[in-house]
Amino acid sequence: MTVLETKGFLPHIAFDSVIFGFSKGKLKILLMEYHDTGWLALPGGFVRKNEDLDEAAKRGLKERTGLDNIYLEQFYTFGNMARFKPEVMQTILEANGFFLDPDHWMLDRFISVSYFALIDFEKVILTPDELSDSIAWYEIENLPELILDHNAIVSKALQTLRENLERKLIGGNLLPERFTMNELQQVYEAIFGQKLRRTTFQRKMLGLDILERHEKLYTGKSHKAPYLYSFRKV
Amino acid sequence: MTVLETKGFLPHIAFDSVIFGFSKGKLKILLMEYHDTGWLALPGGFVRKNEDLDEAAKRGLKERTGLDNIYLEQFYTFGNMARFKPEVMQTILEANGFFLDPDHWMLDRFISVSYFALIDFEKVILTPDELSDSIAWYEIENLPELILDHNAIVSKALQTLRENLERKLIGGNLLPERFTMNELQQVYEAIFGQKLRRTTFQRKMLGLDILERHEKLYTGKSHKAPYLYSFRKV
DNA sequence: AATCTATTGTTTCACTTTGAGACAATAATA
DNA sequence: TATTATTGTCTCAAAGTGAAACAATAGATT
Repeated sequence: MTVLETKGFLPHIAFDSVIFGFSKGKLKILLMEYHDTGWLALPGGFVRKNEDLDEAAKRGLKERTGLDNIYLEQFYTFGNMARFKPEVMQTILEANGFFLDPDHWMLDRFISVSYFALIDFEKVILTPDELSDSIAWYEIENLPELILDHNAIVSKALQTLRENLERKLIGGNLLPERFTMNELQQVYEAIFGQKLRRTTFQRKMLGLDILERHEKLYTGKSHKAPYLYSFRKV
Repeated sequence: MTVLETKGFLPHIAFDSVIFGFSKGKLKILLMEYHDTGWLALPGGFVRKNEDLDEAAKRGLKERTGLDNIYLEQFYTFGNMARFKPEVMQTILEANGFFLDPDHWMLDRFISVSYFALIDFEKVILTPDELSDSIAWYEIENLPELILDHNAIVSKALQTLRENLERKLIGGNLLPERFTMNELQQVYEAIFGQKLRRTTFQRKMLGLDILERHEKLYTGKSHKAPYLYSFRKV
């Protein structure tokens, strides 16, 4: 068991990732389900002693999704005492057959440096970690209860995403390289949780001068075919 | 020496605060100067083992400025390996007559959870810590070189402040309870680093419906007296 | 008391952006 | 050829913004 064998991690410091994906018109995030307990949690991990904090988060993302070169943004560090519940980690570990000293570093207090990632849903190859039965997508608008303060972490991630979406124009990271205007609009609608006006959205997006127009997409449907767009490379 | 006597801190975790004040038309921050070395750094500290992360930052702020109930916002956590330079802390400590084991927790790697604060310049009572000669105001537009990555921390703080200023309407925290429209405009100009149009600024601010108008301020100058305003309490 | 100066609060007007809808284009079907 | 569903563009009114003009006024000057 890698996590328990290795002593090369910084104590007290963890990271958690809110990994957003978009599929079938819905915004979703990845959650891990731990063995037996049925508990759900954000994917996360620890920081190696000689590793940049950001590198640790990238490594964790790579391990769970197989993806490199992802849009990843650190948004908050959670450090309340209320999140210190050693019995939670202890239960998770015991369900996997690990019985630790009460003063083992993994049972001590942690602060969580939290990141959110925006990924292309289709490109992910999901891989659970050693303590989990599964890793799977959950709709953001219908999330189950998560361990510790992970629900609060998701809320803050979504809030930050909403605040940054139009300023940083990062919505395209949830779509494939090429997409229709309607798909892009659906991403925005899923993130903001409300319908947007089609013509206004199109005018605004085209006016930003960040999209490149490509060939039309013929889907076989009996109506005008939409153009495909991509975000202009800087 | 409190810091060295106490073992009750979390290792590897520090906080740093970019404390903004406004005076004579300039945006300023507080910097500590360490004994002998002449090195300058952001005020900061460590987190007690049974203390909320945010509480630690508030405590640090209180210790240096005497102020409670301050606008304080966590904006980023710095955790690169590049910021791990034990010889810096060692030099600072030795200049104060402390000679530590190389494996002392204060000489180990730290990540810095960083906050910025907005305070009323006039209300501050400055108090250096045990390792510092002085704590003093420095103009943001003419900052000296700071230790480690503290210049980068200030940059990110200022960037976050600029991004949040109009959305969160927090500029008033840099002024006394009551202020003139011109003073508020000067705060905005200092933060954005550019002149704003007087009439547009006034119209926008009044249109936001967040200001309460009070009596006029007669300064003795020979021109129309401006109204005093305060931010409407929620 | 009348005039002057500096600054403030408000209004005006052109210009731009936005909300809401109309209209024209078109890919496949009937 | 007409129909349907959807897309891309245009129109027009409403709202917001930049730039400047105008009016008010506290104290100084005459």
